Amino acid sequence: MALRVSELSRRSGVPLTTIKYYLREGLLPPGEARARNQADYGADHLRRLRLIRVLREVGGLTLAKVKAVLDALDAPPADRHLLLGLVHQALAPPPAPTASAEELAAARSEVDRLIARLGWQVSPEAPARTTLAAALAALRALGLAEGAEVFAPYARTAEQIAAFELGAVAASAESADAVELTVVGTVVFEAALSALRRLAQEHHSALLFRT
Amino acid sequence: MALRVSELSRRSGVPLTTIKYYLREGLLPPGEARARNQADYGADHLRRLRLIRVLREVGGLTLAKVKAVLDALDAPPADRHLLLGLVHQALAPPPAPTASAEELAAARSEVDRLIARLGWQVSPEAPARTTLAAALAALRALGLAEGAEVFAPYARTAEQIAAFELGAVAASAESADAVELTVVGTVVFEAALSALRRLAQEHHSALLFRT
DNA sequence: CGTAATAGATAGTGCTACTATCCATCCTGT
DNA sequence: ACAGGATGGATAGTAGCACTATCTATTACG
Repeated sequence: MALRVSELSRRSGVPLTTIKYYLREGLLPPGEARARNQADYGADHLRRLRLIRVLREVGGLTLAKVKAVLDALDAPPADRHLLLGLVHQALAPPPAPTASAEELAAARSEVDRLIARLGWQVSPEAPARTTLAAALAALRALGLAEGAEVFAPYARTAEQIAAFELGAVAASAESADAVELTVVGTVVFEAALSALRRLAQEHHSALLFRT
Repeated sequence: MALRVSELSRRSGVPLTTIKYYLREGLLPPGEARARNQADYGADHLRRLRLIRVLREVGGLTLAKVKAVLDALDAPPADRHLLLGLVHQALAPPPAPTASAEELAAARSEVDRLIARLGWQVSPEAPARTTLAAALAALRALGLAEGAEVFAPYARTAEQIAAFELGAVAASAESADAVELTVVGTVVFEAALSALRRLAQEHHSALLFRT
């Protein structure tokens, strides 16, 4: 399966100039050079392009994050636990210094205590700790929450989902698919879960508030 | 509590020029004019500013979406079910025509069937339907899923969360707080849930894959 | 052998969310 | 009373992102 760039563009639906841009940015590996102005691309290029598009448009990632994720994919640490850590690192939102440093630090230590209370084994550097602390600080600033215990119900359901998901990943073969499933799953199922949450909210809202 | 704009800036941590910008964009209502170049701002302005910042930096919303959400807040439909619909509408991601139209349509009707099977009462125009369909189409394009049944476990946990959340909203007083809780809750707890999911994933990953 | 495609390079575009300046007021402290 | 500084209003500029357009020197292909 040797594709020219125009074929690649047609099949993926990605404009040719955009493919060139992705090549420049190192998101897409170069094709096999046949001559100074001719190169062959393969099925892996097509797949990679689709992956980029999914991460961008379904996952809403910036190209920088897509690149970080792909880099983690290309240098698989052979240990799935490390891979997941890398992916989470790559997906971490850039820190936004909204709340004052003290409020954030207080929220952070409360989040840390919550995680300890849940008995979760999580690296102290996990970026999600900071994300959660920012959420807590925001709720506090608006007077909509006191402490980290507001998150307890969410933590329980998150644990259910994660247990299910990690089971699925463990069940999948030790193939490249498992690696991709880790990446795509983290991103796409997050979007799916958010959508499902909204749908379920609307359902329960109808039950409660609709005459 | 009458604040000058410089005080507002100092207390909220938002630069003065940015406050002016928000005023121009209609995100922040103008203060009470005292003279041609003097106006008083109140506690509500401070709160509104904090709200904008939280939606932007914790929720990751664009200013356009923040405005849409605030507009929904300012014109409360008196019916909480309608309000939630408005907020969901405002938060809907702009449609990205990634997948081919047929694939998307197929995914969409499968999603619709899933929702019907779950017995959820959801408006046919709910934007989350489209979001979920896009996620399914993406998984299909990458060969990582067959049908909408992959979402079933997520749907169950989403329903748990939503039931809890709507219960909390119903329990809160019929005050302005309840309205804000609807808005902020939708956005901030989504971020929190994502963070908790990642933390739980890391925990279970450690249990499964860590020697 | 002429037309079309390609690789590689440079520059430009549209959008978002600010940020910087300017100016004509107007308040405040002395 | 008046200098100095803040304020409202307006205009223009900036930085980052994700492309998009154009140009040139090849090279493939019918």
